[in-house]
Amino acid sequence: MDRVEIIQKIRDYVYIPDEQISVFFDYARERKLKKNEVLTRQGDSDVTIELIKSGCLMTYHTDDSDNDHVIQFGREMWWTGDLHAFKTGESSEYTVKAMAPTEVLLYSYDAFECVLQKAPKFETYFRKLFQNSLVSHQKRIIRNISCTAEEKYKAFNTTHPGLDLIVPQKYIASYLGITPEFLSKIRRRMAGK
Amino acid sequence: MDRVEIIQKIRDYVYIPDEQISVFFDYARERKLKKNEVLTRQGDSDVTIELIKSGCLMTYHTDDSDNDHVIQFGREMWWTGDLHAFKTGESSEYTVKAMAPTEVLLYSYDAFECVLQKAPKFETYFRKLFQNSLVSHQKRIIRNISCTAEEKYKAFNTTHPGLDLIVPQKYIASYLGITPEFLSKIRRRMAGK
DNA sequence: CGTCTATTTGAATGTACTCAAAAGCGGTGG
DNA sequence: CCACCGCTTTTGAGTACATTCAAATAGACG
Repeated sequence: MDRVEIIQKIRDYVYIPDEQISVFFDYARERKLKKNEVLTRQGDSDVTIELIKSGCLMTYHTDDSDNDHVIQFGREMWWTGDLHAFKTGESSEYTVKAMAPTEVLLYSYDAFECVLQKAPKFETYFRKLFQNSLVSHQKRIIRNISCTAEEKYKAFNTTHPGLDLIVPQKYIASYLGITPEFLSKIRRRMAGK
Repeated sequence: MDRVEIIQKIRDYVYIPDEQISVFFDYARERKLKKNEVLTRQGDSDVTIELIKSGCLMTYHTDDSDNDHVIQFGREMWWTGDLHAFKTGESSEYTVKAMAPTEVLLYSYDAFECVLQKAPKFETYFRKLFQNSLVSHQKRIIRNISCTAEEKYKAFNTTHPGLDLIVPQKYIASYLGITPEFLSKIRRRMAGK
């Protein structure tokens, strides 16, 4: 994803004139991550949000019993980060880790606010972005409460095509809310058809 | 929730000057619902979104096998409606029903767009609103995949205090993704302590 | 008071989990 | 290039959590 492609994707949401687009890039920090490198660790302060230019980031939460729960797999043109901590200034609830070599644009809270202030069209962009994200979160909730593990796994494969090639199965199991052992059994059952 | 209180709640998110606030109310349609009255039926077109002034609205989806899945319980100052259908113009995936006498402010897609255009500060309001909503949806997902039914029920009671007095138990079970029979058993177990 | 719906209860069943052990796989160093 | 190490995946047995189905009880409303 180069600059031109990013601009195009942003303009799919809302038309933003060049000078406001420039502001968006001016306030970004760039960062490259190797596979398995951690971008944000749970407990870190000064939380940022990130736009993924390329690669894949996994966001997960580690609970009191030391179990990991995968919240999101982000790919090109996805945003990641702990929105709650970002807003409140609290420390991050999540760890963000690269599942492949990854490049991101990174915004501190101050940088983000500056972009919105100097380039107000981005309010519309983010409003629509969050609105869409909300819709997909709702769908995920419905699936979680109404589908069997096998159905959830199938749905995952259609919403995240090709991710099984990048991400270890145990993390996909975690994302689906099932044990890695059980996912393995599901796959065997599905293969035998 | 009268007009003054609503304005105050909106201004908790972002300061909006009086003239823009007026636009917000000018484009709203008001509607009162009796208990059990349906505001939107699954399959309806010309979908709206609603701000609840008072009362309680339940949003649910009926699947192909005729099972209901409760997505949301909305109360004072919550927004409801099928955001996806609202945006795309498709027919509603959800039914919205009053669980108690309810008053709402109601926006068609066109009215909503007019508000945003004439009162651009509302872009910020909705951006922050959706942002917060996203955070709570994420938390709900984590609970769904990592908690037992009993833990989910306890969490529900703290996030939705007093709702058990208004809403039949079977709908709460549906919201939690468990059967009404099992919720009944959980409650017995919890009472016996 | 009677009807309709919601809730409770119990028994049988199924789905997914835990624990433990074996097999597979990828990277690293000799 | 191969052998080894660590981590992931598979497999199986036993178990726990939650469901289904059926029937009884309790509550709400006209």
